[in-house]
Amino acid sequence: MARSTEATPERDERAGATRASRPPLTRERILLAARDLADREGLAALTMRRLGAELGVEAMSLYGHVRGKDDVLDGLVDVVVGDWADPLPGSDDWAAVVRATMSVAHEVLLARPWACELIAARPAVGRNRLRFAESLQARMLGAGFSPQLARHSLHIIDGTITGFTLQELRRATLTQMGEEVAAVARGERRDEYPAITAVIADADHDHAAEFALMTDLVVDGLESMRRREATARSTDPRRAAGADAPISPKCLRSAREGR
Amino acid sequence: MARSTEATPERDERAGATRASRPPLTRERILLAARDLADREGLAALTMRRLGAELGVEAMSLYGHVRGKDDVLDGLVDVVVGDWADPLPGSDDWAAVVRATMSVAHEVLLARPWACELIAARPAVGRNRLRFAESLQARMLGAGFSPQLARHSLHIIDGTITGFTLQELRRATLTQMGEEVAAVARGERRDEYPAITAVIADADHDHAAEFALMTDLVVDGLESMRRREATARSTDPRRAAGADAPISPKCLRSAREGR
DNA sequence: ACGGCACCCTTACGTCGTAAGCATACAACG
DNA sequence: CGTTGTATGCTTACGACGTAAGGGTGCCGT
Repeated sequence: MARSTEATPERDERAGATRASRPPLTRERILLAARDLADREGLAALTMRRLGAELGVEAMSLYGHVRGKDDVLDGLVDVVVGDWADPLPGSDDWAAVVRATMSVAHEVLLARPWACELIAARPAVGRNRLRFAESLQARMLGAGFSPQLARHSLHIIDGTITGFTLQELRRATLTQMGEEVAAVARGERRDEYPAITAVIADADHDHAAEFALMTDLVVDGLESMRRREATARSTDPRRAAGADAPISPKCLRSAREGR
Repeated sequence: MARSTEATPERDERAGATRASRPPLTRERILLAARDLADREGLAALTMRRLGAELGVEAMSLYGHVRGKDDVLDGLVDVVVGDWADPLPGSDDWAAVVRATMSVAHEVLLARPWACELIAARPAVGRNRLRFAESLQARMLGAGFSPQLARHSLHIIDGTITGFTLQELRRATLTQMGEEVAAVARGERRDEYPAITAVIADADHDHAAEFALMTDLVVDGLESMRRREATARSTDPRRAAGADAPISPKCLRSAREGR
């Protein structure tokens, strides 16, 4: 083929100019491009080919720096988690740290609706997630939480952040709903769904207040658990050292209360 | 073509025997088959072709009863939600209903890991979800919750169920983790992640107790909000009729406390 | 007996993730 | 300066996906 001569200008705009002008492909550059692409066009548009195009590169070229699409997605999760790892780096007030973390994470996830879905779908744990967990656990242990309660708390906080935001986003994205649901939302089904209709009646639903309520619920609840633990330790010195039953007895009777 | 004569035996094993022996295709039959397929082989295996094969039918035959794959997925969400709509149908004890709902939903979602992911990805609201909301809201209004607080509570309960379960499942599916994360889990990084290492140390993590703790946290928190609302109404009769500020003032100051 | 009509099937298109192999440009060395 | 090794990115190709368009077959009311 006469490619080697004829291809010279083509090379200039691809490999040649590329090699010279374009920064080399990197895992990090790929992940950031993926994040921007998802921001702009949603998770569905995040395709290996599309992602390559975004970087001025063919799809298969990505595979030198990334194990596959799953790897990109996992990396993306950790990039997002990095946005709320360790806020208030100086403080050792665990409650303030929890409030700040929940608030920041909530905002980050609202700003990137695709991230919630991604976190739900991929169980990835990256370095930023470790940082996040370590930061929170350190404050809680320092504040006198038992290791068990600290662990429970982390899981509760984690689940609360993604779960609540997810549910909020789900309601926001609910533009294309069935006719029946739309009718209920318009309040035309008072006979069939009286409670929902009554609750929906007042138009101005305050999202921020709702999230604040959830935050209070979590922080206050954890604080009361921590106090209960502390008093139990001081009144029953046998348990002060051991770690056998640090959870309030109330928790043991609640689940499966009826069905 | 000689197909019309040669196809007769083929017809017997397909359309013929089919038409006679097989119940006709239905939206509901499709959704149940989809649920079973997802149960058996996961969400990734849920393909229109595969789903058709499961019903002894070609992929395109499904499109007469279902708008497309999205429609199947949305329907699937509502099928799952139907499994926890309105437990304790007789009771009017809102707290018991909330506890039962959370418990049942938690079990249902743990049994169908794909459902969590699906609910996270699709904002569908079907009839079963309406039933679920109506049932909960009715009890709460009956118990004296203001419409606003009832609404907030529903969202909190909803987010808690999926969020907590999601997070629990995520940890369970974390078999394929990076080498660094595995090392941390084995406790070989005490210097870098001391708090995590300390917290992970005791091996028997009680999932049931943790969920019970979360349930208590939600129910007790909502109960205290309800009480605060009630006393506020009785001490300040101007607000007894109106519904302007039914939320505890505490919620208004909490969010964005630090960053 | 027959016409209409639900059903369901066949074929086809564009897109996806990615395996395998090739071409090119740069770096180190004689 | 010429040679060669190596890393990097490109080309081609395959199978699977969702689904649009159109064709055939059996059942039911008349």
